[in-house]
Amino acid sequence: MLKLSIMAVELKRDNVRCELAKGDDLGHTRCALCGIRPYSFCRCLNEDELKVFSKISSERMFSDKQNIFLQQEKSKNLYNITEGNIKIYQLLTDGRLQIIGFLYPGDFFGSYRQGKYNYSAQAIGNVKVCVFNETTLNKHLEKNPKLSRELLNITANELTLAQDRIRVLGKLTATERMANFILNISDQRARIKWQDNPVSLPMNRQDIADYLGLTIATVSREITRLKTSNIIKVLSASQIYINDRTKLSLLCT
Amino acid sequence: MLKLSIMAVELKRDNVRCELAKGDDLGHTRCALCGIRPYSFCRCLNEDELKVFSKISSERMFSDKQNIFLQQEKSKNLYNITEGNIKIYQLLTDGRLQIIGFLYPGDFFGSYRQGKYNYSAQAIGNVKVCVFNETTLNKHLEKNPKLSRELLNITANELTLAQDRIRVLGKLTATERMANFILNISDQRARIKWQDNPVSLPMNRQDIADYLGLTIATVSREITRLKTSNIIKVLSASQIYINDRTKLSLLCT
DNA sequence: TTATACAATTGATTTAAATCAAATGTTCTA
DNA sequence: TAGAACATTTGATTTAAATCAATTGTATAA
Repeated sequence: MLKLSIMAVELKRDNVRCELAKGDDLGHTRCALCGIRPYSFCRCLNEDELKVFSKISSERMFSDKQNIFLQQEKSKNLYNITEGNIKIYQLLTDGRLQIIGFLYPGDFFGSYRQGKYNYSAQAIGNVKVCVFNETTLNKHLEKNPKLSRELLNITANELTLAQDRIRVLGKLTATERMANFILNISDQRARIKWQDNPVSLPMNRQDIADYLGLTIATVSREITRLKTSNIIKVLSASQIYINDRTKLSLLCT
Repeated sequence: MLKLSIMAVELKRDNVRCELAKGDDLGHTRCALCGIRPYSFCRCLNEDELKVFSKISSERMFSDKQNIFLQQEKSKNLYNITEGNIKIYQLLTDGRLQIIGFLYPGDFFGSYRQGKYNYSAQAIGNVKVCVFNETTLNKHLEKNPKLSRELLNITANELTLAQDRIRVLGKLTATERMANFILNISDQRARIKWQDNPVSLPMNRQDIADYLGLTIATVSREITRLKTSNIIKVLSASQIYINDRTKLSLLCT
């Protein structure tokens, strides 16, 4: 018991170190030239275009629970996360809420074409985003095939993830969903060069429930179950250490 | 009882008329120049490109339950449906199956970039598809911003639909899913200029269940419930007449 | 037409997850 | 440092949908 608690502190400190280091490590999502704009985008631009983009894209900050936009609003911007996490969600008329996705630094959200936003976006903790005006972006897309192609790749990746989520929500049990969720978060963190074990969950239990199509009670019970079977250690409510990745993978079918 | 049965015959005949007419009406998804290639694509091409596309794109036919490709396969083609319906699905290791989507004429599926297919695709009834080779298509995408943009629009639409399905599978009850499903099919048919009431369901109950994350028993019971409350008439297993669209909409939340 | 195979419906029962509610843990403020 | 406010866990019970199983309906072929 004591040993675990000491371990938790060590891991936590290690995690903090990693989280601090991550700022420096965000180069792969930020453009080396401008600092705030995403690299994948800037890579597609020539110098003149880059100048225009320096004008049309700007950085904005949001704090916990602040909405970046709402579903019914006329769409105006495409966003790229440079720091923090956001959740995108849809609200039903009776107040039920479905979280479509949790997004990480480097992820895009919003819209690049006229219409309404397809979901609402809300900050989880402090967030920095890079904003691209829809209209201006569109002018560039028409002329610049590299940029179109880049955005096409981004959208296609999102589609793959969405289709994966359809499988999870349509067929998996609560246990399987939870296992899948923890592994996904770990993989996601590895992808952006963050410490992938233990994983910190920036969202609360209600968010996890709304994401997995479950209730907080079930989410809590499933975490307890994984803990009891020694597959994970719960360092704190928001810090999960994966003890046995193989067993966790087996639970995802 | 007798009256309903006569009505059913009339509606059926009317439906057949409409289904026959649809063949002529497919112009909006087919290119006026080539007949088999999708219009939206060809609209983006100049004459030279169109010639190349005439070489790289070809029409293929599939019959009921034939697989067009499987999930684990190395991706080779992007497909466009010119006739019939297909289902795209993911298979779990233990045999559970989740249908990601039912596709209609005009819809695209498959892949346009190297990798593996993200789902399997199977014909529902007789199907004609227009095939685009991935590699060749990619060469054009790099040069032709209109084409990239068109494919971007197509992919973005698919993403919107997928995110909608996440909401349905995550939060809606069986009744709501069923109501949503029938309305969606009706809207989808309207979109491609087919008769939107009654709607014919090309897929069987098992497919509907695997699409909605339910079982055939539940699907059947929900249909019976909608029938009993006079919201729909069940003309045959695969022919649903929407009696009260307003009530059906209200059930979708 | 009748037999056969298959698809869909319906009934009885079970079960996984929801709901309701209390207890425990954590964080923030005065 | 207490205590208020909130988040999480856990327990007891209910419920929506699954499961299991039988029946009915609908095509297809002999």
